[in-house]
Amino acid sequence: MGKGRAPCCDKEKVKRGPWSPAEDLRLISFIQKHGHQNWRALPKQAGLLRCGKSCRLRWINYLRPDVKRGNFTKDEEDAIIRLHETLGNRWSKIASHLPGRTDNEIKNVWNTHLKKRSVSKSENVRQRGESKESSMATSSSSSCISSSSDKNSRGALAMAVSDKAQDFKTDELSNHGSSRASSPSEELEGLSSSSISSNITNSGQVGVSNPEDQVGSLFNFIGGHYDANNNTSEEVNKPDILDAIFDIPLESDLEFWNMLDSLGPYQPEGIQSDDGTQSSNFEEVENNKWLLYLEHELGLESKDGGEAEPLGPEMNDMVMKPEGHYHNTVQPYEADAAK
DNA sequence: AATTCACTCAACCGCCCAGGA
DNA sequence: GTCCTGGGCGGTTGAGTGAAT
Repeated sequence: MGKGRAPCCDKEKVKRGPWSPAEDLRLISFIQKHGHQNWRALPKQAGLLRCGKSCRLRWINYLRPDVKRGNFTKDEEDAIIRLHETLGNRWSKIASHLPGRTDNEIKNVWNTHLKKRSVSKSENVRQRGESKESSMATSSSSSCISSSSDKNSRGALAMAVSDKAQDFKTDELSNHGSSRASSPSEELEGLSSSSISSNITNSGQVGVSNPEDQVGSLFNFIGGHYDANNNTSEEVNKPDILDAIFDIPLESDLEFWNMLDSLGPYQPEGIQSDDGTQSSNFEEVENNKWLLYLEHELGLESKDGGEAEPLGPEMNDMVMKPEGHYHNTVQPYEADAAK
């Protein structure tokens, strides 16, 4: 027997790198149906050529229904800074205090923004200790600009722009209240989702009640017509397939996931309501049919035994083509908000 | 227009820990 | 008590992007 820890997966046989929409869909639909009792076995059962850890990470950091996307509010940032003072780099602990935020996201935000701000704040405090005269002049973020003396000019400028954007963002937030959906970036997203809105019923509900329409959207994408240009402010690696398919504004993500949840709370096979009775809800049935249809059309449907055919390379390739811009369409954290 | 550079963040890596056999 | 396995965590990497030159 080999000593030491067995590798979590055969790196030769697993796909790595960015997730394609088809993989996302496959993962989502599998977890919706079967849950995730065993991450290691999940990829095989779901027909994904991925390491179980990778699936877990993707689910937890991105696909999970309650993951909150978008820029951090000032309150959240302050909370992170405060918590970091007491907890240090224990990102999961910090994340547990911020509902909807993942440790990875918090870690990224800390490393890219808050660390600088935290440092500059402490520098400011120190400077104020030396000279108390400027106490009224600066907001928390303007302090960042003053701290940029140790950076090269371009970096300093970038910092300044970034922090100005932050000012704008937080000002706007305070004007609009702390509601996430009111942030400028989301207003932009809201604008950019005008096409999205067209697929939403007048009642504001996600138009899932007409599966054919959604599927039509999907196959526009699958057929290579997914037009990145029409998606001017995509969420970063947000499962664009979801946006493309469902045309859901970000604000409606929760509704969407609630809807998916209603398909059955991680019950293997069959749709049953919580009380154990067969659901008579027409919409649920339709939704389930629609999911099955999607899977069928994508070639994602699982066999009855629970294991699905692996995604063929053509499927991965198809959805990974750069024109789809599925991966890493980096949304500037703050700069966009200032535009 | 082309190139360089800094920034962002999803994803990966490797270690640690808990729980079960 | 020991070993094995799966899950979780924190650190790091690298590709994509936009701004500056």
